Amino acid sequence: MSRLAFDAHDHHSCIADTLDAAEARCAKSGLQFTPVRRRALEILATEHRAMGAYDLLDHLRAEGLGSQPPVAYRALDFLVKHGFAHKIERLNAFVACSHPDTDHSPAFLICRHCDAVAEIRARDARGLLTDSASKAGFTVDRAVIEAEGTCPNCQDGTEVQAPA
Amino acid sequence: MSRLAFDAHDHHSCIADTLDAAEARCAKSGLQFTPVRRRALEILATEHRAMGAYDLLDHLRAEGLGSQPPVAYRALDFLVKHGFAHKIERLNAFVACSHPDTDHSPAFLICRHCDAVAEIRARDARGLLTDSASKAGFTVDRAVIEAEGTCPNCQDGTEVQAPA
DNA sequence: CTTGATATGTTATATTATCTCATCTATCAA
DNA sequence: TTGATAGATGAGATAATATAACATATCAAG
Repeated sequence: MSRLAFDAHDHHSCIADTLDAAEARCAKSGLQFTPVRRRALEILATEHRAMGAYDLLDHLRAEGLGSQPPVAYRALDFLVKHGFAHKIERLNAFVACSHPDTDHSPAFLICRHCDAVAEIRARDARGLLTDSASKAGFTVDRAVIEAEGTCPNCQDGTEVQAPA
Repeated sequence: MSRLAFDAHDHHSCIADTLDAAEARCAKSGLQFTPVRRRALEILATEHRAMGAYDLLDHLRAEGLGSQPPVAYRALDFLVKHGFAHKIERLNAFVACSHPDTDHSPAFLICRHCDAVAEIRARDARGLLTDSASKAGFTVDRAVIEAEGTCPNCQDGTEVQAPA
């Protein structure tokens, strides 16, 4: 398994939780959790990193789940729209949501060395942003908060390089 | 003049200030403020909105300052690298910096209705982000902070639509 | 003058994202 | 059961954004 989020964790149950939560919420909200959508989320959760739409498409294509870009983009649109995945604007890439069960204002830590992406909660930072925006008369619908830097695993001299 | 930042202001001196500041800092730091770079910044400052690289290229091309994408991207790389302009990741677009004289951690307010983009200072929000990142052992080099929403001029019923 | 560093010109191509139109499927009302 | 509707998928084409690669030019330092 390559490029986990920063901390070691039980990745099997992490994937299962993500899918279960999505399944449950789709059932509850009358959303169609179709095979492509389900598999797209499963791939994102399994890879546990930011994937480009075409990366995802490669996986889907290999499994006969669609071969053209719109297939991937539609699945991603669905996942992002309903909060099962997020888009990392800085990377033009997508990650499975780490907190699928809750309403949340996500922020991301992007490691420049190993490409790992971790999702953190940004409630306070978003609050400040919303406050200073509202002083300017601006209403915030969505906040993109992404930090680029160095993750704990790459702090040491022996920095992990992204695979070729 | 279309799509200013939210507040009315003396746009002439705003452009002049931007160019003067850039010129001064280039002189001081031994950077080459070449015609393409200067004109690129002037265009960004004049338009006073987020422009795509190809938008900028159209302007440059019309003036005989280069006709191929790398010309625009190189100029933008230079401007962004030295803080004279910023990239809005959410839009894959670029704006002239509004605070060229100071070191700053910028955040952006992006209006969904009229496409105006305002730059605000994000020192506090960035601070919070850096704090919570460092608790995770993550070192922040750069923070992308962009809010999407509705600007004061578009709050009223008669919302300004982006030009066709 | 020549060397090295930086900048520009140009062609081609890579990467990311959307449009369009046809078809299919699920749901629901009549 | 049928038909209507909305949502989802398939497939081809193309748009929009960004970079690679290589040649040439410019300029300051030695």
